[in-house]
Amino acid sequence: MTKPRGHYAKTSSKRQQIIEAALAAYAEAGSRKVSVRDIAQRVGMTDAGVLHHFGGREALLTAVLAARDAAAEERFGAFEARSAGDFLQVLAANASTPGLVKLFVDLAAAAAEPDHPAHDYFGERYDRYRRRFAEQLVAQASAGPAPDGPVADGPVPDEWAGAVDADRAAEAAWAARILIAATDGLQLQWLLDPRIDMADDIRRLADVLLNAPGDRDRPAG
Amino acid sequence: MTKPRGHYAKTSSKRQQIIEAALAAYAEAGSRKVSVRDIAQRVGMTDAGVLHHFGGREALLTAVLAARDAAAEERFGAFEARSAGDFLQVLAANASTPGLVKLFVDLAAAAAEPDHPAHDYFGERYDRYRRRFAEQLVAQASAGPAPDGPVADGPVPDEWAGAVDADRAAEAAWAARILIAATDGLQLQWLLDPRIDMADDIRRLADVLLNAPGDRDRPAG
DNA sequence: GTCTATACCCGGATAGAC
DNA sequence: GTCTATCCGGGTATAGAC
Repeated sequence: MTKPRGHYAKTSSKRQQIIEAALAAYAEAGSRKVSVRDIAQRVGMTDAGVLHHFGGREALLTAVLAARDAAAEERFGAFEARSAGDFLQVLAANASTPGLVKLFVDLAAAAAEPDHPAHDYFGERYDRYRRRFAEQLVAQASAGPAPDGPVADGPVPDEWAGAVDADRAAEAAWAARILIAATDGLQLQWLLDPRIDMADDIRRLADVLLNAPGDRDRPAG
Repeated sequence: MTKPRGHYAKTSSKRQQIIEAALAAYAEAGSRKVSVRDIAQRVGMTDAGVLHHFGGREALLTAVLAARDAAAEERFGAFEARSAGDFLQVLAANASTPGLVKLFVDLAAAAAEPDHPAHDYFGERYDRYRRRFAEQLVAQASAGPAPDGPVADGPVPDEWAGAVDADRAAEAAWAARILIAATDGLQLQWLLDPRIDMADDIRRLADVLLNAPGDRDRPAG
């Protein structure tokens, strides 16, 4: 036990260093391929050395993404405390670096494999985001009643509350899925055509989702 | 000139054969990796032989995707003639084969590179889809006036028609981007959680987009 | 515990034989 | 037009130096 805590600190800092190098590499690469060797060079190591800290390429990239999420968490406070505006800011920040956007899309596609190292991480990430969005949407919907339509809203008799809440929860879950999906999907279009204003498009969508229930005049089928 | 037309026919049929093999490979692979060798084996060739017909792996995959689009075009008629229902059927069909969904997402991510062989193809594909969706949305919006809200709709004085049309066109363009984005993005979530009912989610979104203008109560900023 | 060196395998590309 | 052979680059596993 020469350095009971020191060794951990050093490992951690090295990991951090590598992650930052990877971020830089992706940012610079624009949209070209990034190999582990590239990242290793940036920190003056060999590829094997880098891999040693993460166990594999995919695990490294997963860590990069997690770091990105963590950074956003820190910059904008806990997710729960964030407003829609904060979310849009995060989106705008992400959108400013094509390389990182591509990293995300790439990883997400790869993570579809059940045994991919990032599979669980992505699954949880989506779960978390969906849940939090849904909560926020429910909260905002409660604050301002829906503008019109046959769906009951605002104060309701107590015996309805449960059903309405369940309805709203399902509604919010759907809206959360759509909002996240549109955000991810729009990145694809943006990568191919940077003239698209992602933040504005998503903001408009959020407006619509808050004000218009998706199944108010839904046919039976 | 021993066989002026024969050689082309044979090449073309070989290409078709390879494309079908690739589709089958991706369908079977579920979400595992598919190499050119895998595809080559299915048609009793070596990888070099296969590559010879397409010039590279990415070009081959692009051809596969194009074939998929062409098949949908044939099954459901020209895009212009399709109803929203047809579109949902295509979506449902796509969603039934994870491997092909993954192929699409993978390729789309890779095609972000400006010099990727599929870059132009994807750019045009999105352009085409956005334009056609927007046209359909405008047509449907004209058929049934929007339910409410300060935005003018239905018959308008002639001198307004141009502005309203332009407004509607921009609106439709936005809706088209969103609809396509949500469809693409939802695939990512579906790959990680197949319980998601993509067709239903998108149908609901289409309902909302048709009925609710995105900027009816839009703040100035 | 951290990193280098090395060797291995796989996948894609390319050249040249048939 | 297709195959064989070969090359190269990238990711991974292992051994051992520090």
